[in-house]
Amino acid sequence: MPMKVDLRRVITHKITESPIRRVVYRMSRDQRVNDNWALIFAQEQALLHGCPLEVVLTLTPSYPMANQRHYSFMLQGLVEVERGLSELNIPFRVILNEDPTSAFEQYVRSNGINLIVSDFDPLRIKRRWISAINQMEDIAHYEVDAHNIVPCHWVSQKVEFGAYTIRPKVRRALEEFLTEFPPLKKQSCFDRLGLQPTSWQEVEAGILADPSVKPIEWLAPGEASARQRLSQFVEQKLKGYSERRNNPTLDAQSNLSPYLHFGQLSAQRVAIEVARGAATSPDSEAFLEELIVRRELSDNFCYYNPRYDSVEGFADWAKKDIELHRDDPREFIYTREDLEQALTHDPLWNAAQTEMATRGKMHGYLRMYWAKKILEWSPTVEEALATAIYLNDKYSLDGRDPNGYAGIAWSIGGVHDRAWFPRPIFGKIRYMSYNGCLSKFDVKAYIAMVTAGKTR
DNA sequence: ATCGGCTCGCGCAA
DNA sequence: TGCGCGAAGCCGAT
Repeated sequence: MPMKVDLRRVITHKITESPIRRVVYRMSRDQRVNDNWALIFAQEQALLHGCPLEVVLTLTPSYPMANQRHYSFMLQGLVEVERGLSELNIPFRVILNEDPTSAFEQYVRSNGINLIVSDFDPLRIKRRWISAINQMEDIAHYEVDAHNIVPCHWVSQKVEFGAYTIRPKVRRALEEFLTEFPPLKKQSCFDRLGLQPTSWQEVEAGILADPSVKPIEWLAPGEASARQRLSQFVEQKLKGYSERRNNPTLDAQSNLSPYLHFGQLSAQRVAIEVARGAATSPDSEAFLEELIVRRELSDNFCYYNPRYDSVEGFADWAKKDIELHRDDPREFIYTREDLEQALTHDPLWNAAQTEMATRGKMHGYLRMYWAKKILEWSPTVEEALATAIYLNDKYSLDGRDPNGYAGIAWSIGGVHDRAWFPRPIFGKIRYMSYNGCLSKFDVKAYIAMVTAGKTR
């Protein structure tokens, strides 16, 4: 029987000589039942060894910076995951523990599990989970990139310098990796495990999420809503996307990034639908460039550069310039609190910050302007970087994501960008100005939309 | 409205 | 070794 999952998508960390008794997919980055290569691979292994499969997800009650906005979106998605898995007779368990590594190990040990499938995530915290599992004795461990279309570890083995260096590698590989997903099978040997429904009330009660950042109302969580948004985007918004996407007064963006971040939607599914919905056009090209090349580049940046969220991770030429301009006078200096409260002299920046704080999302074009101004108005580049990451991780639904770290490093640290005409504070890091925004879109209209709570 | 200069370094052709 | 060119720019000249 041919394997369903391309083995180039799989990192084999450990194998065991012992017969496989029980298989677990530790779901983390890819919180969905459909279109999930890690789940497909785990089921394939279970069938191969004739043993049962279950899905386990660990939650940390006081995960750093996580608040009600994030937990609400995630937990509603997970309720749907459990329902979908139960239709396939696949048990789903949530382990709520302050120390997810030990709690997961204990669960594995006490239940005789000896094959673990992890989903791929380039961020440090997840790399530590992976190493911890690799320390366990007599366990088979596989890691599957279920998030990218072309697997991150396979497409490149080094830090890529820019989009232009990774683009040809990704494009060349797309033909082989952009395939339809095989269906999951209904599990027959689950009765040895039994389906125990999660008490979601208990989970919610056990989580100590910051209640000051409220859940958002305008985007419904979960796989089904994600698929609805996707069809709506392909049918209604793809046409004209390349012209309209950088104008924050238009409702031109896909708004799929929260779903992609929590893994409620697969980028591969998005690409399949976009390719199916329209012939190749500047619109689909522009969208797929963002969806595929830029996302693959962000994962590459974080995976091969563990300093992705500090100044040491910046481009070498930019680091030199930062030292050169460290003592440049700043015309405006704001504290983190000023910025968080959107209390600057710049009404456009305040509006962008307010949009993020209230709606959990900032328009893609303004994210760059927003981050660059934080550099311009902070006493040091280190503080600017920390503040930009703090605010994005706290308020954006798609915070704590490689895209966010790469985007901020692009804005503040020249990562994946080129040098430009030097100027104070920024050195040769690309500058963006209020006047530039004036010439590109109706700034007043955008501010009015945010004030009225009507941005999309 | 459009254009050129600004600037760095990778990747590839030679 | 030389050369082309790059996520979203800026600014001043024409």
